[in-house]
Amino acid sequence: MTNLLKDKKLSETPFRKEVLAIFKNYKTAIPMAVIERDLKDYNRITLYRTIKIFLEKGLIHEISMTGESANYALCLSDCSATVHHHQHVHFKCTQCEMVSCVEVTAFPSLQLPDYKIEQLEIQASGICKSCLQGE
Amino acid sequence: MTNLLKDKKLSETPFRKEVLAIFKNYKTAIPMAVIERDLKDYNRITLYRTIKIFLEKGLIHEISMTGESANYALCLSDCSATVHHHQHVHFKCTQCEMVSCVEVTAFPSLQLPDYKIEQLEIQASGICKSCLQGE
DNA sequence: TAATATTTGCAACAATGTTGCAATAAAAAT
DNA sequence: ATTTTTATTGCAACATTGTTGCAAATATTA
Ligand SMILES: [Mn+2]
Ligand SMILES: [Mn+2]
Ligand SMILES: [Zn+2]
Ligand SMILES: [Zn+2]
Repeated sequence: MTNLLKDKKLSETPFRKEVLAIFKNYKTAIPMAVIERDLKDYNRITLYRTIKIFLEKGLIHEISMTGESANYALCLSDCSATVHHHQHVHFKCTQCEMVSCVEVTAFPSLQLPDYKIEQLEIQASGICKSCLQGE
Repeated sequence: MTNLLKDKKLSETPFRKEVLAIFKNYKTAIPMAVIERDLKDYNRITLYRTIKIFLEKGLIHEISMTGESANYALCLSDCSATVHHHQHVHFKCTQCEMVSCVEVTAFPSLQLPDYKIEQLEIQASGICKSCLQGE
């Protein structure tokens, strides 16, 4: 298990460690509200700053889906604020509302005449694994 | 030219007509800030309510791209708040910052084991037509 | 034109996000 | 292990964004 904070040259503070631990607790992406709720010692301003710096360092990435408030998830590959090396799809379950990062073997590609595409983001919605299993 | 407001059973008020005219002026998607700036007679609250009801009636759709504030664009097909029949990609130019709806002949498809996909949204970023033409 | 239904804009509020700054804590240097 | 230096935290205060009740104004229907 690597030390994500040290790797990204961030000071190891109790607050940051706690936020990181919360991310690791979830297999899904989470919104601010969940972090807020899970933090033992919550401070609104510090949380904003923590999220911001985690984004800048490419420790987490933001997931914005139409009509939703932003969700956040750990980056699994080695990312920076601007360049993310993910090859995964963001999935929103319309039943349980969960947002998750789903790895795909063949990531779709797309060509547009007149446009030079540098990055593709794919957001799917539908029914997730556990909701399908009648849970 | 059809009457979008009457079609959607919305009262034809000067405010709504003006907002609609602004949308028609642009070939791209636009954020609230642009509408705000272009309106001769701007009222924050009424604008929020107008956008909300246009969304509900499927007159416009919202485009949320990672890190951006929401953009809005007219629906060209016949849409409702929940069901949009677009088969287009959302493109954000990293140079001129424009967000636009781009029609594609072959819309990519995707299968995920364990997930039932009901809708796919694709957001591309890169360099747009006019920026490519060295403008 | 009158009656009814809807929209508008004000006021007041709620939620979300930002900044300066002094106290505090972490990292680096001795 | 202390000290020095650097970075983070949390408060207060503010800025931006979005919402709601309600009376006046406007649009639609009769
Ligand atoms: Mn992801
Ligand atoms: Mn579109
Ligand atoms: Zn689900
Ligand atoms: Zn461009």
